[in-house]
Amino acid sequence: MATGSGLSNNSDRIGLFLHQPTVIDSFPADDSHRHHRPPKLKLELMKAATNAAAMTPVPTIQFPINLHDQGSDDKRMVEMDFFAHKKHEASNVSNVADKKDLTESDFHVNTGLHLLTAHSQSDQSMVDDGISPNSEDKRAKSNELAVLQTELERMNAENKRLRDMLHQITTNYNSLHVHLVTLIQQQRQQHHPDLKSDDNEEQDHSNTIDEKLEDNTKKHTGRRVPRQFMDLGLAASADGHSPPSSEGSPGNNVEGSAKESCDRGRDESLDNDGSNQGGPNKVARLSPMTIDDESTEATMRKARVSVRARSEAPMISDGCQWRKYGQKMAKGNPCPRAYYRCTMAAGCPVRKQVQRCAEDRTILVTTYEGNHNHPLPPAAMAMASTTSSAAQMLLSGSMPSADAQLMNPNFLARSLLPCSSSTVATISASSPFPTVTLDLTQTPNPLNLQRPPPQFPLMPHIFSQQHSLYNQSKFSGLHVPNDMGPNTQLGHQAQPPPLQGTLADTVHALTTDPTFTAALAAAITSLIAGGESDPNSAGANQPQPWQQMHQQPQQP
DNA sequence: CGGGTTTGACCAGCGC
DNA sequence: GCGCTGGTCAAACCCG
Repeated sequence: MATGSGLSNNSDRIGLFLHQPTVIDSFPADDSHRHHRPPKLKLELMKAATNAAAMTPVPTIQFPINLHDQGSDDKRMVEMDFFAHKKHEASNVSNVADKKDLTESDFHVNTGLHLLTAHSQSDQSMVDDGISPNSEDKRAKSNELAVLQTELERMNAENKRLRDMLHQITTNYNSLHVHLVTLIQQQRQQHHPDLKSDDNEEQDHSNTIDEKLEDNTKKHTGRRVPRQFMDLGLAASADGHSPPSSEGSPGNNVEGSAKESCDRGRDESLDNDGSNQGGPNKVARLSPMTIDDESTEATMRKARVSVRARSEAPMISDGCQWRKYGQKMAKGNPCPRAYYRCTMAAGCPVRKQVQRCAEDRTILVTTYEGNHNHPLPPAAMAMASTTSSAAQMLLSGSMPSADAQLMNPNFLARSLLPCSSSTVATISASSPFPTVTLDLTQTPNPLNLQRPPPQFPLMPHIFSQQHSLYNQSKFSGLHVPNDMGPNTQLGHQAQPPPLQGTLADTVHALTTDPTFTAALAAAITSLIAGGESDPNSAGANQPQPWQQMHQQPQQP
């Protein structure tokens, strides 16, 4: 992409104090308790804090931004010049204090904290050496501490201000993006009213939008603004509804954009009620999803997430227990479709369908529907999080079909599977239910997916940990570990979907959640490993659907 | 005997 | 209204 060339320099540093999280917030926001503490105790606390801080890694602040929709360099980590910023800030502090030389290590985690601890250690050393500071020294130290505390508060305030600024920038960017897309869409419809959806065209169009947006951003701001999954702004405006102008854009169907091989078979296999034969009114059936709780629940039940994976295993092992309740021959596919219901809890509404791709039977298509209403073992939580998050991404924007068509599938893939640059996500607008298809078969080296990769790009150890936990529990304790808690229960009924926020917010929350990405890694790893890897998973000791499929008479 | 699978029947939605 | 298709049910069957 031409646009990325000028912006892809990772050495560019943004002098913005972005992305609050651990670095700044590691220092207690509420430091009121310090104000009333005796100095001695305060010093001890500071010393303890120093020790704790010394064990904290150097804070290279990074956050993922989705710079482009194409190419391998689309996801970059922008390093914030934390040191430069904080050192500048603290230099003032050091001038006020005792002109102590500051190195970058002094800004280890919490600049103010380290400055304080430097003094506290100094005080402590004086005490240890048997030197009794006189009252004047004490008073001076107290003054210094007060100054430093004031400075800390000022820094915290500035941090908050910068965060608000970032939020404002993000919001502006989002609205600008929506506006631009709307204009481009209108222009496109004027010039090519009968333009049919095409794979390359759709991607080129998205790229064009992105390029224009980047140019626009550069033009107006003079610097690069992180695109934190703003692409979904295409699908949702600030109030969570789609831009009106994007409605009724026939021919912009993302469906089928992923790839052509097996597309027919996939569509037929996933559009369960033969909706492919359907006409335009299928799309109309999807349109406006209103955000009321009732319909939300119903829609969540209907939202589907398909996972296409190349696997010889009869069924991907997702850690759940499934009971087969039916099998049908689907039209256009000689391989029967098996219907499974989650049996980990009575009344769990989750179901899944397993079917081989008609044109490439090495591809296994698993379609999940619904959300678990019970705790999950870690191994199952991985896939459940993936699918429910994907479903939520699809639904939380409350996008009508036209907006779904606007959504860049590659962006979605990258949002859901940030570790895989070759994964393709497809949103089916022609299906009676909104369906996200995560295509894991698109890889430069398909063999990599047939065997578990030696090291998965995203924290493969998570899976092994979960797998180990899962083996230990053997379903005895299905409680979700606390650290895997609500974030990985996204979409489960215990936590209502964040329908009130914008889709971009939802996606941001999902994709910046470390447990979410960890769960993704685990899900994909287990998926890739297939049924051959997890002897404890449900279905491993059962007659396998693929074997059963072959037992069925084949359609002529 | 309990839990899972198989399989024919039934129902609903949709197109013609 | 009829036929087609997807989805589900439930009785029969299988298996450890």
